[in-house]
Amino acid sequence: MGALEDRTRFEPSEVEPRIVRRWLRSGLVHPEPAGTPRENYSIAVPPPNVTGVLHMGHALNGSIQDVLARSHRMRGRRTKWILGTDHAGIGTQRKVEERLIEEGTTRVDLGREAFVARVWEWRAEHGGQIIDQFKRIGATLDYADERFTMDERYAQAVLKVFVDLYEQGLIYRDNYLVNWDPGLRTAISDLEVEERDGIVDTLYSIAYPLASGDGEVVIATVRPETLLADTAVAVHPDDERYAGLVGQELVLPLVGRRLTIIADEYVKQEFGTGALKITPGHDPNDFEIANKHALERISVIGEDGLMTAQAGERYAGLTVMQARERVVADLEAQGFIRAREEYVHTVPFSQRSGERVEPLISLQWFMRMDELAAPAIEVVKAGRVRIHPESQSKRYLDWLGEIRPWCISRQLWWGHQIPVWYRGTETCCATTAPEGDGWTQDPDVLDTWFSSALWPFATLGWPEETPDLQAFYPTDVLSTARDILFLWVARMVMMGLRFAGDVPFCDVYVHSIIQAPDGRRMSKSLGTGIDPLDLIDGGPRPPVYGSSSRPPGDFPAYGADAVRFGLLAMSSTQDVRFSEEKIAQGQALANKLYNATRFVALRVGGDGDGDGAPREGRFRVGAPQPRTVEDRWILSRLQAIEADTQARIDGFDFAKAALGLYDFVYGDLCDWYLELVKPRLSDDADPGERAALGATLLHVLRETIATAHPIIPFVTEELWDLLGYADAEGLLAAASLPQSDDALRDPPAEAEMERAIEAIKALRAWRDSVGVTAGAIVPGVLRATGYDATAARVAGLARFSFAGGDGDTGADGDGDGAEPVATIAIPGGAVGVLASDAVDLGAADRRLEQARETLAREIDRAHGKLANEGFVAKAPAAVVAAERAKLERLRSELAALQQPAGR
RNA sequence: GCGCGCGUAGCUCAGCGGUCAGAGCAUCGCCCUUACAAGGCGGGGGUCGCCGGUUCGAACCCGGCCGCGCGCACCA
Repeated sequence: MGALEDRTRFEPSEVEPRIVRRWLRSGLVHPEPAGTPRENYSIAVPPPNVTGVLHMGHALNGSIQDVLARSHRMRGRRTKWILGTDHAGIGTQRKVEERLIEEGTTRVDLGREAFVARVWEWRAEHGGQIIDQFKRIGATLDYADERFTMDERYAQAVLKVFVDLYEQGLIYRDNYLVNWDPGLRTAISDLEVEERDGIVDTLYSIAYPLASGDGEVVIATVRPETLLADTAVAVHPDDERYAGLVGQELVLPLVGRRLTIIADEYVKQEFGTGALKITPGHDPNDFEIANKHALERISVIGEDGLMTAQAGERYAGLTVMQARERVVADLEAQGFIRAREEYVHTVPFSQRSGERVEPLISLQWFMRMDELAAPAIEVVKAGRVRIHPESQSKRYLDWLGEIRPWCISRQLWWGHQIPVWYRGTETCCATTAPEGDGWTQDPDVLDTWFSSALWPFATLGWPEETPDLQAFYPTDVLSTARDILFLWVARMVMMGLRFAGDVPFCDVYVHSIIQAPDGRRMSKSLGTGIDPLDLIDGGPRPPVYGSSSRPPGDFPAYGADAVRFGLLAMSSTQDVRFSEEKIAQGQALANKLYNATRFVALRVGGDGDGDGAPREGRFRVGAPQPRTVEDRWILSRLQAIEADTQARIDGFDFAKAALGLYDFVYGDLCDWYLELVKPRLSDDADPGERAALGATLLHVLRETIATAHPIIPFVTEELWDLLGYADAEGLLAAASLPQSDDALRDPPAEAEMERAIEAIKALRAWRDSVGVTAGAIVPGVLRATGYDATAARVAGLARFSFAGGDGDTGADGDGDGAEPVATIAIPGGAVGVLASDAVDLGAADRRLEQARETLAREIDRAHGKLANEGFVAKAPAAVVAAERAKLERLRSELAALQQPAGR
C-alpha cells in the first residue's frame, strides 16, 4: 500500500527510528582506513562527558558536524567522524560520590581502588546514553569505533606524553600558589576560575603599630583572617607619606610577628592608605611580591578550608569565616580597627564547584607552556589552521601570547594517575611502575584537559603508526563552542604539533552558543535549559519558552530534521537566542518536501492502478526534458541552489544553507513551479508531453532531495526510498551529492520567469485591493512585451483571461471589441482590465490612481537623482546607466497606465 | 580598566556604500483553487539606538555618546 497516498503529513516519529537503523546497519559510518588524509575527510567529535546527556550545544554542534560529514561523504570522500567520550575527572567523580552519599557511604570509606571500580561500573551502566542520543539526531559518527579517554590504549598515550614532557623538562613539580577549590579539595587551573562581579564584602582598615612605638601604618583588607599569615607590608617607593618608614618594622596585631616595610611599585598609592599587607601564602599578587623580595611564606588556611596550626591555637580548626569573625572581634577588642566600609568587588569562584577559590600554596605538577605555544601561534598566523570566524583567532593568539604555566595535577581519584613514583629521595617517571619494592605512586591524577589535548591523534591509535592515523590525521575540521577555545582547542594544536608531527585539524569552526529566549544562559538550575529530545519527541516546554506565537504546554514532536534545521538556521558567528519558530520552520520544510513528492508521485506515477505506490523502475531516473520556459527556469534555479548550498556549507554558513534551501523548496519549487505546471498534468494533456514533464519533475525533485539531505537527512532518505531509488541505488546517505553545472544555467529563462512572477504578483495584488471575487476569472488585455512564452501561465495563476492582445494590440480599437475599464502596471507594460461582473469600477479607479501616484513619486526620485550633477559625474557608469534604465522603465509603465480607461 | 561584538518590523534575525530596507513567525483580509489548513493567496507594519562627520549617495564607512552581551586583567 502506498504510504504516500495514505499520509498527508510527514510523520517523523514513525519514520526516523527506521531510517536510523538502516544507516547504522549499512556500515556507512565506519570507513576502513585507506588513502591519505588529504583525500579523506575526518572530524574528531568534541568528546562529551561520559556523565553527559545531550544538551542544546551538543545538538547544534552535532548537526553542524553531521552536515559537514554527510556533505563530504556524498562527494565521495572516505569520511570518518571519530566518536568517543571523555572521562571528565571532576564531573564524573562528583556524580559517583553523590550516589555514594545517597547510599550512606563515601569515597573515603570505600578506598581508592574500590571507588575507581565503582566509577567504571557507573560508566558501564550510564555511559552510553549520550551516544544513543547522538543517533537520534541522525549523527553519522563512527559508532563501530568508539573511544574513551580512560581506555587502556588511550591511557598509554597520555602517560607517554607526560613522560616525554617530563624528560624534556617541560613538566615539573613545584610548591606554588594555586587556585584551590575547597569544595572539591583539589587544585584547579586558571581557566577553571570564574571571576564574579558585584560581591559585597567589608573592607577593614587595620592599624599595624610601628615596632619603634612611634605611630602606626594602617592597611586595608577584605580578608582580615589572612593577617595571620602576613610577612610584610608594602608601600610604593615614591609614596612620600611612607618615605622614611621603608625598612622599618611593624608589629603584626594579634600575632606579634615583626613585619618589615618594603617598597614595591605594584602598590597603588591612591588605594586606601597606600599601604598593602603582604600575604604570600594566600594571595597571588603577594606571592609574586614575596618572591621578588625573598619573603617568608606562611600558610594559615589548609586544603580542607580550615585554619591550620600555623594560624595559632586561638584560630586553628575554625573555618575561614569563623576565623574572620574572631580576628575582627579580637582586633576590635584591642583597638586596631580604624574603619570598616562596604566594598563591592570581583571575587574568584571555581567553575567546577561554585565555591569561592582559596588561593594557597601547594605542591603541584605544572607544565611550562611557552615553548609549546610558539609553534601553535605560528600555524594560525600562517593559515595552516584557520579559525572561523576570523575574530576568534585574535582571542586565540592573544591568549597564547601571554600563556602561563598550567597546573596539571588534580587531587582526585578518577583520572590518569600521574606516572611518577617515589622511594625515599628517589623519583621515577615512567609509563610503568619501576622495579623493586618500596615505590609509591604519586596520588594525584591529571587534569582532564591534559588527556583531551591528545584527542585527535590518540583516538586514532597514536603513538603507534596505525592505518587510521595514516588515513585520517590531520583531521579536517574541529567544530566547537567558544568557551573551550583555550581550554581545549589551543592545547590540541600544541600537542598535535609536538607529538603527532602536524596540526590536529585544518579548520576550527567556532559556533554560536544558544541562549534561552530571554537572553539568559540555558541552564538546568535557572530552569532555562531545554532537552533537544523534548523538541524531537515532544516534551515539556519550560515557561520561558512560551512565546506569544506558541501555545503553552508541551512542544509538539517536531522531529529530528526540524531540530537540526532549526538549530542550523539559528546559528551564527555570535551567540543567538533560541527560537522555536525556526524549529517549526524546519518541520514545515520537511512536510513541504514530503507533500511535493507526494504530489509528483501521485500525479506523475498515476498510471491508473491508483495505489500511488512507487515501485522499482517506476520513477526511473531519466534526463529532464524541458519543454517550456518554466522547465528551463526551474532547472536553472536547481543549479543555483546546488551550488549555493554546497558553498555555504563549505563556508561554514549553515544558517544560509538551511534557509536558502527552505526558500528554494517553498518558493521556487512549490509556490511557483508546481503551480505553474499543474495544468500540464491534467488528464486530457498530451501523454507525451506529460511524460516529458514527469521526467523533468522527477529530476528536479530527486536532486532537491539529495541536495537537502545533509541538512534534513531523515525525510530525504525516506522520500528517496518512497520514490524507489533506494531499491535500485541504495541509501541516499551513500549516494552522490548533485554537482552544479554552470552550463545548465539559463539566464534568459530566469529573467523571463522573474518577470512573469512579478506580473502575477501585481495582478493578484490588484485583485485583492479592488475586491475581485476570489476565483472569478477577470477578462483583460495584455499590453506588455516579454510575455510571449508566459502569457498563458500568467493568466492562469493570476486568474485572468487575456483576449486578443499580444503586446502590440493597444486600446485604440483594433478589434478587441472592448475598451479597458482599468489598467494594471506589470513589468514591460500593463494589463488592461475589461468590464465584467467581477470588477468594482470605483475600487479599480482608486487603485489605478494610487498606482499612478506611486509611479510618479518613483519617477521624481529617479529623475532627481539623475539631475544631480555629482551623481552623474562621480558615480560608477554602470550605476548611472541602471538608474537611467529604471527611469525609462518607470516612465513606460506610467504611460501604460495613462491609457484612457474610457467606458 | 583593556579588548571584541551587538542594538534594523510585535518577536528572532538577514542585509554591511548605490533600485521603493528583507525573511520566518506573529497580526489582518480572502480562499477547502487537481500535494500540503501543522495549507494557499494577498495586505498592513520600520525616524535601520542617539548625535555629528565623510561621500554625488550612509542601515552600511569614520568619530562621540547611550544601552546590552562576551573575553581578558584585576586595587588590598
